[in-house]
Formats: sequence, structure tokens, C-alpha cells
Amino acid sequence: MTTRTASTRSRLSPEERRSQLLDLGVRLLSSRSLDELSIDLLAEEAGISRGLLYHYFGSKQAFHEAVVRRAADDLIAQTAPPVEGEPLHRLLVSMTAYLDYVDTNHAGYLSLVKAAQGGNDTLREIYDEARAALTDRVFGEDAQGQIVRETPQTRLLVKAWAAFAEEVVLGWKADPAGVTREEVLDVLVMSLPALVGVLPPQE
Amino acid sequence: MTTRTASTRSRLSPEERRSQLLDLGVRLLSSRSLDELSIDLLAEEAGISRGLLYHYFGSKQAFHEAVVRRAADDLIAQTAPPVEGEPLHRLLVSMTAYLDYVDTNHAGYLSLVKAAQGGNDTLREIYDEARAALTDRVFGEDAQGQIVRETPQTRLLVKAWAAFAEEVVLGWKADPAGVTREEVLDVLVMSLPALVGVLPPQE
DNA sequence: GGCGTTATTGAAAAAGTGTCAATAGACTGC
DNA sequence: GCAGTCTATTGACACTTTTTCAATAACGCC
Repeated sequence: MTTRTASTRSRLSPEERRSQLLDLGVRLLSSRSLDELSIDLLAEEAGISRGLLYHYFGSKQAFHEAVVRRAADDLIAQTAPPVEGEPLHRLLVSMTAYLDYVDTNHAGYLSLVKAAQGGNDTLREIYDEARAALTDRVFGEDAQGQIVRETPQTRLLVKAWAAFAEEVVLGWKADPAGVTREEVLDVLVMSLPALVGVLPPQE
Repeated sequence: MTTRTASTRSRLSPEERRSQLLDLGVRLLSSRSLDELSIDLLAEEAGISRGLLYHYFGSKQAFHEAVVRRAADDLIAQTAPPVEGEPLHRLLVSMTAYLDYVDTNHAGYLSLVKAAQGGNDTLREIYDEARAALTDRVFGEDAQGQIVRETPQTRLLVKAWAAFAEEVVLGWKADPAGVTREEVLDVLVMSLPALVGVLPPQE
């Protein structure tokens, strides 16, 4: 006797099925790497045949990319809405949205982050795109509202700050003991100007 | 006709063979991910049979872990020697050693970093251990020579600072345009006190 | 130069990925 | 209700890669 109660096959609309498989993929890939996840297991969890996964995604690799893209799109959608106001306030709003996202979509965020490193260029690209949604706004288009002026030095620094922010949030989620949410937000926001401050002033 | 010139099998001591395979693994895994590296290729490059790899490491996964552990040990050995002097000077020496290491062992460092994220808990653990070798020294044992007093907040912050430092170095190696080595070192060293400064003073 | 130890091999089993013609839900018009 | 059509879904099969293990052959020792 298997886990499935329904002995009959279920026929969903392509959109529903695709969505179901992506959701499942996000969940499963947050705790395993791709090669630790067999199509067999995935198919069984979804209650479908192996063949159907290939019908929808073509290959295991392509499935992975679709899963990561789904996670990235979620992140971008929930953190990207433009914000008015002072630079530091905008940064606070942005970081709050980011923290909220990771709070409610921990699995999705993990599968995104994990995919980015071990993976190929396509995966890395998707990840960079998502990261840009968080960091782009610190480089203002005009000279007025920007937090950081764009130079080779600051570009490197801001990219590294994003890695810092990611580690703060994931580290806190993994072990929140002794640190409040407000302290985390404070560090996320104030760290950027503090880091920019270590660069020699550029004119 | 294969690549091998010697038609006869060569018999090495277990230590030599193991070491040879690990070195080769570090090199090959710096440009591919684990599932892009077949045992076939590895065995051919090493001039051995597939079976021998299993004799030494048991499984592909275990081989990967051994490779990552080797890379981590290298990093620890070359950056860990304790240093005398002022806290900030010790930090400078430490960061210089780190930068030097990544400079001369770029491939090995990449395979370490890439493995840690994409992978399972064991891999992550090995990586954390290596990172600790770089960051532990910022927490002094006595109240005198320390840079940072250890609290839940600073522990989280220093861990994230390590991620920041890693991204700075790897980002710079990937695209050094417009940024000097001295600027990188300066950022690596000064960023830590700058970040600690954003925390409210604890008494 | 024979002998024992054990590093090493190669063939065959197991596991996993990808393919495709055949099957069967669900809707449509009658 | 019922037959017919469309297409989502399956399952068996081909292929690739990993893993196992009994047999083989280097090397050191006497």
C-alpha cells in the first residue's frame, strides 16, 4: 500500500500541474542538493509518474532552473516595489521587506541561495537578478537621493554587503537566540553606510 | 591509444594514492560541479580504474567530502598561525594571509566555497570550520587584546563579516578592474571595526 | 628467484536519467 | 446519458553513470 489514497490518475490543467511541481521542487530543494533529489522521489511525492516531469520540464537540470526562477520571482515580487522618501528610510523599507520575505518563505529562499553557488551560469544569473532587486536601489540614478556613488570600489563593496546581509538573515533564522528582530534590521540598515565609510572619500 | 604512456599498472602507497586523488579532485572540482564530474573522467585523468576510487573513498559523495576537507585543511594551515601584536595588526596579517591564499590557491578555494553552499550538512560543517579559522582570532581570550567582545550579536555579525570578506576577495579576483590590492586589504581590515561600530555599545 | 601481502583492475549489477507510443480523464455536442 | 475528441498522463524501454566484488598483478621480503 503506497501513500496515495487515490488509485486513479488525476488530470490537472497544465498551469496547476506545473505550479504544483514547482512548489514541491522549492520545498524539496531547500534541504537537498539537486543530485541528492532523484526524479523517482520527486515523482512519488507529487503522486505522478517520472515521465510527466519530463513532459513539463524536459530535463532535471531545466526543472531545477524553473524552481530557482520561481523562487527568485517570488523574492523580487515581494521586495521590489519602489519606495518613496529618504535614502536611509528607503533602505529600511527594503530590508524590512527582505527580512519578511525570508521569514515567510524560508524554504524558497534557501533553495535559491543554495542553487546559486554550486550551480551553472544560468542559475547564478537568476540569483544575481534577484539580488539586484535588493541592492540596485542603493545606487541612486540622480546625485540627490543616492546612498552610494557608483565606482569600482563601491560596486564591489555593495555586492559584498549583500552577502553580509544574506548571512545575517540566514544566520539569525538558523539561531535567533539572543538577538531581536529590531537588532537585525538595525544591523542590516546601518551596516551599509558604515561600510561605505571605510572607503576613502572619492571626489 | 589512450593518454597513458605507461601500459602497466602502477602501485603506490595508500597515502600517496589518496593524496594524488585528492589533489586531482581539488583541481577538477574547481571548474565543475560534482555531478558534472564523472568517475570515468576522474579515473582516466588519474590513470587508474574506477574501482580504485571506490576502494579509497567508498562513494562519489564521500570523495567529494574528502576533497573539500583537504581544501579546508590547506586554508586553515596557511592562514591559522597565531600572530603577536596589536589586534588591528593581527587582523591585517590574518587578512593578508587569507588574500595570499586565495591568490595562489584560487581553484582550491573555489571548490571549497562552491561545495559548501550547494551541499549537504557535512560539507557545510567542513566549510564553517575553515571559516572559523579566519574569524576566531577576532574574539580575544582575554579582555585586553580582543577586537570584539563575544555576544550573540557580535557572533552573528562576525560570521556575516566573513561572508562579506569572502565576497570582496572573490569579487575582486573575478574582476580586479579599478581596485588595487591595497584597497582590498584596507576594506577587509577596516570593515570589521566599522561593522562592530553599528552595534549599540554593550556593557 | 619464489612467496605473501595488498593495491589495483574489469566485468557485471544497481541506480538513475531520459524517450515515446499507448492509455485514459474530462469536456463537448447531441 | 452517450459517443467522440483532445491531451494530460502513464509505463515500459533504452541509455548513462555509479557501485560492487572476485580475480589479478605489482612490490617488498626472505
